[in-house]
Amino acid sequence: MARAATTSDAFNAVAEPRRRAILAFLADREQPVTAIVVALALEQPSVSKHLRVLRDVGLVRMRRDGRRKLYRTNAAAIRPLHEWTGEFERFWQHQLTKVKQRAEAKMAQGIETPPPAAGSREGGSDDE
Amino acid sequence: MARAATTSDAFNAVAEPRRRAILAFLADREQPVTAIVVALALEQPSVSKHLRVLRDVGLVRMRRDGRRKLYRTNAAAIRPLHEWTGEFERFWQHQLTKVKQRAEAKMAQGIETPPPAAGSREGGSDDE
DNA sequence: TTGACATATTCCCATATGGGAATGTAATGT
DNA sequence: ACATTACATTCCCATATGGGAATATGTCAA
Repeated sequence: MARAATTSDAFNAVAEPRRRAILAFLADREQPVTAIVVALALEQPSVSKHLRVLRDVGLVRMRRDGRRKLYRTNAAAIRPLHEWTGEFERFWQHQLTKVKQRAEAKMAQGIETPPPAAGSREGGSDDE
Repeated sequence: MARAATTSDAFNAVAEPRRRAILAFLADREQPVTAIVVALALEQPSVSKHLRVLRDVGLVRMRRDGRRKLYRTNAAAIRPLHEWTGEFERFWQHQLTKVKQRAEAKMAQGIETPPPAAGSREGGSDDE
């Protein structure tokens, strides 16, 4: 198999940059498809397809208005994503304090010891 | 073309359920690959591949420990996602109040009018 | 009904994945 | 040096997309 279908959940749906742009565009006001096409400079079929995905996962709502269809972001459907990412908040706060502490320690150390040689490593995101 | 490469950004990386599971598992403690394999009941090569993707977008950090490699979630890299989703917070709050108001209005109305027939629609996530 | 709008779908195609199996590689023990 | 442990990569393959072009569908105006 390959990746789970895009239409299966909001995480997949927002993985697409254009879909995120559409969600942002429709966040505060209803807009017909054409407005999205113009505003984001995308092809109309492309927008329709993205809207289809977004609707399937409940990220946007639609209502007919004459010959047009007005779409609007259903912000509530984004909430679970916000909550999932929020689970990590305390960790990045920890990391920030640690970084700060390291910086301070280094600062203090730098007063006595000259800075290390150029090739010194730091972060750890290395290979092999 | 197809979708942008998974390795291009955190949004794509977290679109995978297993990768989210790995991030959660590595959030509070460093763990060797084998621990992930056991804990999440995945194939080792599969875990390595997911870790590769996560590392490429900076969502996890790695450090060698003898013959093992210890991975840990880099929570800071998740922060942008939290912030993006947070942009919609005020909107879903609006919606919640609206839903509440609708519910109350309906309640009040229900006192005078009997409930509608069984096939009645509500949300608006319809077709055509 | 015919024609113009506004959208949605379908076709075809190149590419991105992810899984499974097999294999490569680094580090440690003897 | 050799076997073992712990991971990473590569190959092959089925499937999921997304874009572009063409076409279908739905709605309103004459």
